[in-house]
Amino acid sequence: MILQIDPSSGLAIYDQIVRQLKFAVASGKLRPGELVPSVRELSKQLAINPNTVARAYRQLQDEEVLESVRGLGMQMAAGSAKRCRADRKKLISARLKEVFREARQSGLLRSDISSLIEKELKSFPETVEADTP
Amino acid sequence: MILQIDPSSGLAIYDQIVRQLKFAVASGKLRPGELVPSVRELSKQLAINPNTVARAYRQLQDEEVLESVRGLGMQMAAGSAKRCRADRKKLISARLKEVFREARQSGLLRSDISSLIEKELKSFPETVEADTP
Amino acid sequence: MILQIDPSSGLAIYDQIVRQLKFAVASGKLRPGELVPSVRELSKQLAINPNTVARAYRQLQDEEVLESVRGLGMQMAAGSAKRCRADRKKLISARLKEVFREARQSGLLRSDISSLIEKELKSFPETVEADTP
Amino acid sequence: MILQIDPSSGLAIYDQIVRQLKFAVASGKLRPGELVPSVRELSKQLAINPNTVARAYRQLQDEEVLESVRGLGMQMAAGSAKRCRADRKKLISARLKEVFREARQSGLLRSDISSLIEKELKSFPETVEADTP
DNA sequence: GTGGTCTAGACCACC
DNA sequence: GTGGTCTAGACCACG
Repeated sequence: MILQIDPSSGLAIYDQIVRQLKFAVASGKLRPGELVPSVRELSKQLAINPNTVARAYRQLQDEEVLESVRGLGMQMAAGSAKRCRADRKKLISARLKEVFREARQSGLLRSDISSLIEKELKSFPETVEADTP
Repeated sequence: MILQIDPSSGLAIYDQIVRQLKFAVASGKLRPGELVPSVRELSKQLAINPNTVARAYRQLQDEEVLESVRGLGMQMAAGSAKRCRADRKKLISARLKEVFREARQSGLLRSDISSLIEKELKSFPETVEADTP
Repeated sequence: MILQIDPSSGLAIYDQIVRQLKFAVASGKLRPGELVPSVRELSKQLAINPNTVARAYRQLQDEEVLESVRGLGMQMAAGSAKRCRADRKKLISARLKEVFREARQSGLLRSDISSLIEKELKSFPETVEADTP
Repeated sequence: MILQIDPSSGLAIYDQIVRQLKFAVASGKLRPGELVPSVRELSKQLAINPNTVARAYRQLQDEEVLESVRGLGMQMAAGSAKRCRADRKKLISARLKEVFREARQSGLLRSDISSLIEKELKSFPETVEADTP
């Protein structure tokens, strides 16, 4: 359970935590029922303020991805994997749509965008190499 | 010189002005040496705060797309067209890279990403038709 | 726009703000499109921390009751009145259900509860006397 | 002496123990002078933390519902039955008052409240049947 | 130990 | 001026 936080990525830190936890459960790295690191623990790991972690956890709770167990901690909710698997495509689609809107607004043609995509896509590995050793 | 501002688009208003002016010069609608409306004039046209226009102009000045001409106003800088054309591809490439990184991080396969791209790309017009009313 | 906060009511302060704003728009005291007091302003009025107000506003935004207007403030969202009118009965129903569950768990008969209700209900005015002078 | 604990009911576990013991003595299932299970014993039965049981017992001791008997354990205090019977109505009354206050504050008419009450009240059994398995 | 709430004060982008 | 984010540290209830 190691999260990668990039404070200069433009995305809020709490949002990066939210996304990565959703992705983790969507891809099976985290299983429903599994406890996530405590607020204090994770904040120490990431060297950020506990409030920031708490905010991310609260949002995940609102979205029924996490549920708190009194005195124990927070665990992945029952149906969270399925829900997050559906979500992640939506999240990525939304980001793509933004980029395309931006591209169009700046006057690029569809052929320009396509060639940019092709170039960027090549530099990525074919398959995902998760933490499944 | 009519700009389309959408205050509820999520993008900052000043940023929309910046983009559209850059696009205009990149695509030849505005030519180097041509005067842009005054801050006061444009803010009245768009019904927005003059500070917002001023900020957009200031940023364009910093990027040497606009230059002020004493007593006259602001005009598109020489060479701005070429520079803007180069810039926009760099910007979009960077954005794409971010999205792909996130997609991969979320456990999507390259084939998943490709199909998302295809879907989103379809919903965009083949050519750019900026301000068709 | 005066809210009544009771720090010793058991309910979190941010939650009291959320409820009262929902109720205000539901009962017509606050109209869609109307600006609510700024975070700083309200926090000063209520003598509480701005973060606490911000948290309430953020939750209302998540529930699409409030929407933020860049640089201006927060305003009641378009359909908020209708949505909140539906909500308030749900909120009260939920509270009633809790009380009844508690009553039953402590061994009261339905007749006991009914007589308690009758007693409490009597001490309340027949109609609501809002701020419509 | 079997208590029903629901850890996901929102109510604190220690509070559920307190309520159910009070109810038991109020309704005559437990008699003054009768011994309750030891902390260790009950915590094992309910598969919960001994601290939680201890806390419940401590609170009941503070309210003079339980009393410790040196070398024997804890027993229901003399007079506890009468006191608990009186208490529970007071508690429920106070809760009702809160809910009514909030309902009125939300702009509901007395008739609205009455109909909500009627609806919720119907879904409750006529008599109390605590532990029907 | 856990999460939940609140306070205090900082910095940022935007209008 | 506005909201948004983050940090720091406090107190509480619960297990």
